[in-house]
Amino acid sequence: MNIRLRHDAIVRILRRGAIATVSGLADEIGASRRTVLRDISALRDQGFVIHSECGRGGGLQLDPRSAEITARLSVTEVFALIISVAAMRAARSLPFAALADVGLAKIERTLPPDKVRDLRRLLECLHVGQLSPKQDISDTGTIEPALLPAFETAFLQRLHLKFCYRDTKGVETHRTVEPQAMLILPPLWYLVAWDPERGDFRHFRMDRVSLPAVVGGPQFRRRHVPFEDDVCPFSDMAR
Amino acid sequence: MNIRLRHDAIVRILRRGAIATVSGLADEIGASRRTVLRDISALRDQGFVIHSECGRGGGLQLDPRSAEITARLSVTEVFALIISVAAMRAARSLPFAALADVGLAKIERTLPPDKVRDLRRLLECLHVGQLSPKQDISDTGTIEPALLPAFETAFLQRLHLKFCYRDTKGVETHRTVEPQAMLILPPLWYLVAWDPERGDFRHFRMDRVSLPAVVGGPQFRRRHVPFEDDVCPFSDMAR
DNA sequence: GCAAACGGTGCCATTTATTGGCACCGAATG
DNA sequence: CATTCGGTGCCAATAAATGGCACCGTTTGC
Repeated sequence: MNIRLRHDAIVRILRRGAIATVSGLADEIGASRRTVLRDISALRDQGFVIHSECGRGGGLQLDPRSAEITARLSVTEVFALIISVAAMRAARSLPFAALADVGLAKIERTLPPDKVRDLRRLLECLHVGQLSPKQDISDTGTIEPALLPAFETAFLQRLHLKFCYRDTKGVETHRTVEPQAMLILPPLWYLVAWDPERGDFRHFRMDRVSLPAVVGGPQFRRRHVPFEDDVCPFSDMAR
Repeated sequence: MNIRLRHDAIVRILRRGAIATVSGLADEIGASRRTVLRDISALRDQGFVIHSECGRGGGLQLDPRSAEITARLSVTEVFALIISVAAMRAARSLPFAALADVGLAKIERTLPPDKVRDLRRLLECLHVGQLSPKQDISDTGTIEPALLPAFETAFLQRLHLKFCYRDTKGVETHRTVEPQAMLILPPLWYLVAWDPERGDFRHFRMDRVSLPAVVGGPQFRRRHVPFEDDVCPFSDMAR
């Protein structure tokens, strides 16, 4: 078995969350204990946080944070990469925007073709700008990582997205919308969506979104989102 | 020489656009003719379109389109990737900072080990924050891409860096400093360096730096840069 | 026609990297 | 104290990469 495939296999097993012993991994993968230990060492070098416990009942365990992230890696890794490239573009201090595209090209080469398609599609939906300095961003919450998979699915398959939104006054409402774009004005993130009930575009701050769920049924159609690429006319949007 | 490094080297040479002979490549790279031929075959498998001509005056040539698309990582491009990850971290809206690390791990997997080391080392020097809204950034210039290679070398090899700096009043001075860190407060970039002449830290706006050159000689030592990770006390630094 | 300069392939000995087995250390557990 | 873990150092076995060689087909220029 190829070294790279083996590493992937180990990560996949560790992702299950249970404590795994080196010998167990070795058996399951079909390699020796020694090799697995070398692999673990290599994975740690690569940035995987793998905890280990000695003694009876001990073993290896992927750090929950690392596990959480890598669990979604297959689905969300594309998103993560997009975001880093997009953030890069957002830096705006040319010529670095151009370098971001180089980064993207490099990334694309490492992904299977179908993911490249996904990546490009998501990139189309992503708009990055800068918040005007006068914006008040003191009440920024955190964005739950758990939101992403649902959003990604909704964007890629053009399915309606249902979620709970807490507005400025703290009032919670349930929405079902057609996700059209993602607007990043660091440190704030917005979902720009078409609200069929109200027949208009609405923007939602991601840190106020919770419990997202993809709604099955017919795909919605892409609409012309009322802003162009870099320029964002939503200067009053933070409210 | 590592197989991956060799492939990169071959692509780099071919990207120059000229016709290259197998023997010429072999000499330049320091491998045998046979090995280069195997590499070419492997690169073709990887999707590189490499034309070949037999006979006198013949040789290998990278398809122009392929050359454009397959921009491989050069030194500066590593920097580009770092920046994208750092910019990502700068977004600060967790959990995306964590996702950036995933992106980084993904990128690292595709890089040869020595570049991973470089990448990490550079990442250590990179601090990203946000400019306080009250800063005046109206006079932002552009940062020349040509600056990067010199900076990268200086950072990696801990060599002194000489450059020309234009201060607020437009007065140009020549400096020779020990680069300690890179501070990014979008859209501004600063070099934080130890100035041996003045015996103190100085910060330089990258858009006011020109004609950088690495100075040979003994390596300088890393100093404790007076700011920690995310928090940047240089609130008055834009001046 | 012929020699030389090219790319390209098959083969095999040599060199280098990966792997597995082993002994052994230290920590935790009962 | 024995057992069960992770972890390291070492070395021989094994697998992969490499280089050298002979050789083929094509093109070019004499």
